[in-house]
Amino acid sequence: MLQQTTVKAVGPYYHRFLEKFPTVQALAAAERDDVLSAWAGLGYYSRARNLHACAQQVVALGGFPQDVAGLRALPGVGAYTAAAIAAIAFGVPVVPVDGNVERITARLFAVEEPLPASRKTLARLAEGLNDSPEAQARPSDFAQALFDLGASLCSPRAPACGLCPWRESCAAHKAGIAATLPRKAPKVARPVRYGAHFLALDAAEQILLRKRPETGLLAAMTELPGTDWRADPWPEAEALSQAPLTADWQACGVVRHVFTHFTLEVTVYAARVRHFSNQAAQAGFLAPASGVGGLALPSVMLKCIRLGLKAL
DNA sequence: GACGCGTGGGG
DNA sequence: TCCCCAAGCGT
Repeated sequence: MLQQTTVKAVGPYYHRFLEKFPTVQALAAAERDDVLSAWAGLGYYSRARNLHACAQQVVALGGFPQDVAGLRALPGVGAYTAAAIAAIAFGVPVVPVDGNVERITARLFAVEEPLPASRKTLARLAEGLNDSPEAQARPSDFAQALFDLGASLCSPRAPACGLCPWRESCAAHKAGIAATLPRKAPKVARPVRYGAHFLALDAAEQILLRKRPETGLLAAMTELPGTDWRADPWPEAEALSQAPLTADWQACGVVRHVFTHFTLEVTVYAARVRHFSNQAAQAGFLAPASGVGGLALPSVMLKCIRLGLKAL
């Protein structure tokens, strides 16, 4: 959960998740849709699919691998996570290199080459950070101390070098460039894409939903029926031609949502219907408008549903 | 190595 | 409002 996600955002999800899936066996035995719904809102949903597959693999293996190579072979476990688990759970003296450790290392050694080109160099330099007997003796504490140093003192914008225990040996501090490291390659502009989604509410207060494809963006998550997300806006008539059913559609506003690599603007159309025809219902599935909480709805769709319901 | 993959908070 | 960033991974 903590991959690219803040501790604060993860907290409630983590506790709910462990309550629902208390053991690796319970997680392995769970339905994938239940895992996805427990993850809904947290983002990067491949993590949920990988974690589920990972649990099944661990159960099949009869337990957790306890070395870096074995952990690295599990779904969703890359170089960082393998090292973190090995150090924290199994006491293997390795240094997990996450964003914090990259930043600390770039400053300690004044690495001026920008990320991501410098990644290999930083990883190699970070390997030696635990050279001391004290660090070797306490791999878990050393890893977590590095994270905390990065999160508190050696922070991205305004590092508190005056309070840093490694101040004396920090090349970037000595050169007066700590706050400018690590350098990063320029970002590419984030394009805007446009879509339209449809919220239909029947007399029994049910809404029509459907499941997204198994691969790609928001894979296997739930959504309102709608158009593709494309570079050009959808004129109303063209959008309505793709509505899941004929109804008195009302445009009720635009949801703006930022993804990693594009911004999405969704025009939400809403309508009341007496009942869903079999044909309409066959295109997806029905769910009570009030009980949307247990579904695998990404945040962008939650926003669309709220906007649509407010207009009805 | 580059790109696809979410979301929310802070400055 | 906009940009940056967060205990990265898989293809």
